Amino acid sequence: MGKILVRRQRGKLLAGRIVEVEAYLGADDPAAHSASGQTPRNAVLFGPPGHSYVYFVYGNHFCFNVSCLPDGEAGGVLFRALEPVAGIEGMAEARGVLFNREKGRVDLRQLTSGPGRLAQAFGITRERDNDKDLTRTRSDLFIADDAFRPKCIEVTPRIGITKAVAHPLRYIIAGNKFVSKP
DNA sequence: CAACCGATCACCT
DNA sequence: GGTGATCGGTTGC
Repeated sequence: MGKILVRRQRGKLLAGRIVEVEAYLGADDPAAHSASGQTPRNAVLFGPPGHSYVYFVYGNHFCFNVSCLPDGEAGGVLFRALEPVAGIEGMAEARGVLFNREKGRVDLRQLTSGPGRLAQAFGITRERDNDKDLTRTRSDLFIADDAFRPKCIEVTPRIGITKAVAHPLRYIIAGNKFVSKP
């Protein structure tokens, strides 16, 4: 939380601060993709930590996760919202330039607030980005640290799931405008 | 090989 | 605040 997701593409830089995530555990978490054992789809979750796990949902969207826990132990964190930091223009283009109707300019909240949105804004697909080492800062997709530290983190139940609904595993930077919902 | 079911979003009211 | 679009991965026959 508070670190920066960075994408390098076509000589440009996209960057967004991580302001909302959800934790997904291993075999004990029925809402996690790893719950029913390892498959080709979810294999990254069982591998070493710090690797990207990208999957396709609802026939429309990609979701972006980072594997956690030691090699052999399943676990991951879903990125649910970013605060745009750099490359706004590139994100808007990838998202189809979403204007705020009243103000007549790009609505920043429409760029990266929501897991499907942030994946689209950063051009993240499973084919291109699954299983990348996100600690490699020479990569075209990685996580950076600019020493920003959130003052207060709030915890809530996870969104959009039907199993293990009650677990408090969604984390948001308190008061941040770019979280998908309070 | 067919059926089922989403870790969602956009658009409408 | 409600709802339709849309399709890959998994499971079960």
